[in-house]
Amino acid sequence: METRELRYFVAVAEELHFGRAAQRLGIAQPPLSRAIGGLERRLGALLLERGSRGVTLTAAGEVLLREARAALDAVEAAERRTRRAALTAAGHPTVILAAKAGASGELLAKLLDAYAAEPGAVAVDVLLCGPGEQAGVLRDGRADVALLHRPFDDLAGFDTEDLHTEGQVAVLPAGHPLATRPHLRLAEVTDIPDLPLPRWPRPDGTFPNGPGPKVRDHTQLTQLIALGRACAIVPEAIRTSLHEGLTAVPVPDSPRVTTVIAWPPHSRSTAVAGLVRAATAL
Amino acid sequence: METRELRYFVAVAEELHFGRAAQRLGIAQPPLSRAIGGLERRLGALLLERGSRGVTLTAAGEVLLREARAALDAVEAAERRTRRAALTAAGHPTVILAAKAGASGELLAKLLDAYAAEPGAVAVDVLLCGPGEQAGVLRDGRADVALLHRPFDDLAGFDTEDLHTEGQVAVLPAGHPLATRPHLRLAEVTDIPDLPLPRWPRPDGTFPNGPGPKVRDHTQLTQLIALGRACAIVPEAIRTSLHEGLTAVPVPDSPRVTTVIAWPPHSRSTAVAGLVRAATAL
DNA sequence: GGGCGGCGATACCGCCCGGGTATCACTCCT
DNA sequence: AGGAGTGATACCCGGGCGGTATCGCCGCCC
Repeated sequence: METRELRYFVAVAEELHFGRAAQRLGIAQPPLSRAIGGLERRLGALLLERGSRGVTLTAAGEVLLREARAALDAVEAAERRTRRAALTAAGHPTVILAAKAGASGELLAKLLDAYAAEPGAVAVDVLLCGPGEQAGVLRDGRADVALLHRPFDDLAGFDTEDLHTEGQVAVLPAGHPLATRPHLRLAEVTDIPDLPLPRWPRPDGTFPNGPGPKVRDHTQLTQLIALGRACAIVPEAIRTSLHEGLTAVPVPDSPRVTTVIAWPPHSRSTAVAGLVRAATAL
Repeated sequence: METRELRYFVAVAEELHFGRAAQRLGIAQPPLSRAIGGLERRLGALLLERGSRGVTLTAAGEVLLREARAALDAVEAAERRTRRAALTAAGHPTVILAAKAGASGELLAKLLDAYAAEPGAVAVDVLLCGPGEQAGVLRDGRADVALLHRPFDDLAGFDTEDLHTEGQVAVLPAGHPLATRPHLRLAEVTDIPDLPLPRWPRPDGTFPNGPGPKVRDHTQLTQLIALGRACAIVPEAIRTSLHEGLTAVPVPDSPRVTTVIAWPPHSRSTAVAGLVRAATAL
């Protein structure tokens, strides 16, 4: 199988429409139909169910979509990492660290300081991501190492080291009746009728159904909370960067959050190793 | 990057010789040279150092070799798993379990029994591998789930559950002076001058340098020990299948071995989930 | 119910690119 | 100096990929 075929299939599987997929790929529809047809013939499997109203995925198609995404990420990672290795060899060593925007700010600063103090430390580019983007960024080679948060982020397929575990707090508008309580139970927070929990995007960019407002980053979130339109449960490290007008109340029975440092399992980079060493020694 | 290019590069990187690589790929040498040249041009990186006596890998080439192997495994896995998903949908559900030939025999039997007793259990094909082959078999989709042994096997990139931990024993010819000892220290076993430890193949099929005989599986190993040409340190579970003429002596200070069940991180197969459940419940 | 619009498949064509053969350029080694 | 070995280059050919035109099929709707 060629990556071209995989890219074509992923496009069709995501659009569920040959015409739109062809447009997205920048080719005409007929060669796309033929490519998918050939793929199905060689695999001996029907991947798409053609109805008169667009197409749907078969079970085999679902499997191929998942696997093809992983394979294409691996191919892209190969390309990116090779390019970066060439730059490193040419005397511009750099390591790209992915971190969630608005989270672990203090830990991140300490880590960068600690690593910079090591002998042989190289320049660290920090790549700030929206929630949930980091695993993908690490998988497809845009980053070399990442700070992730269990149990929120998907750690599957990475090597990791735990760095820090903390409880979570509810963030409420300062004037809210519950804001003066010394602590809250999880069920109390999820049930506030006028302050729904926000909805975060899934990895594919769509949002789950529900009452809460859609948010993509912590800025939107804090703004919505300050406006009295939502509340949220976040790791307590957020407290150090809490705006005015917001109050954090501990939620002892919420799941504890662990910050981990993660890297692709076959990384041989000394810079990544150095960052991991610095992180675990914090 | 197309998989064709990756396959070409891996062939050259492994053979370190354009002519032989071309032969292995079933093409002529000139198109191979051109393909690699084009790859280097597009990546903007020199991958191979051309000397008059064959070629050597640059640092970027080393990176691409590692990444390309991973990417090609992912592509192959996509192909295999899709084929198997189509068969499953067509009413032939099967799950392929990889196990090291000659190890964990008893555990494997118990696992198969326990899983078969579950409601909805499907047929399990057992794929017996040589030592070190299993991770690759799982990575490229030839197997769905595997029994591996920490710290021997490379668990990087898989989800795992620990099943069982055991000590190791030294296997000696029955008549050997040390065979009557109640236990041995690790240093004593590695230093027996007339019974060297054997050499196992690396993942790429080559052997490390050293005095011991080359072995590829446990049959060869037991035979060599029975002939008085080697000794070995193996998990104590081997005792249940020890031939006559061989003696096992505990080595308390050798590293303990954990049998784990491993599966690709994004597996959605209910059969794999069932096997893992049965295994952890043992 | 027949025309129409939307969608995917098919037919056919042209061109680029991947592969083949022949040959060159360079470097060791004798 | 000559020859063997190795990778690069020159040149040609054919298959495959992509393009346009069109068909077949199914809903829909006036």
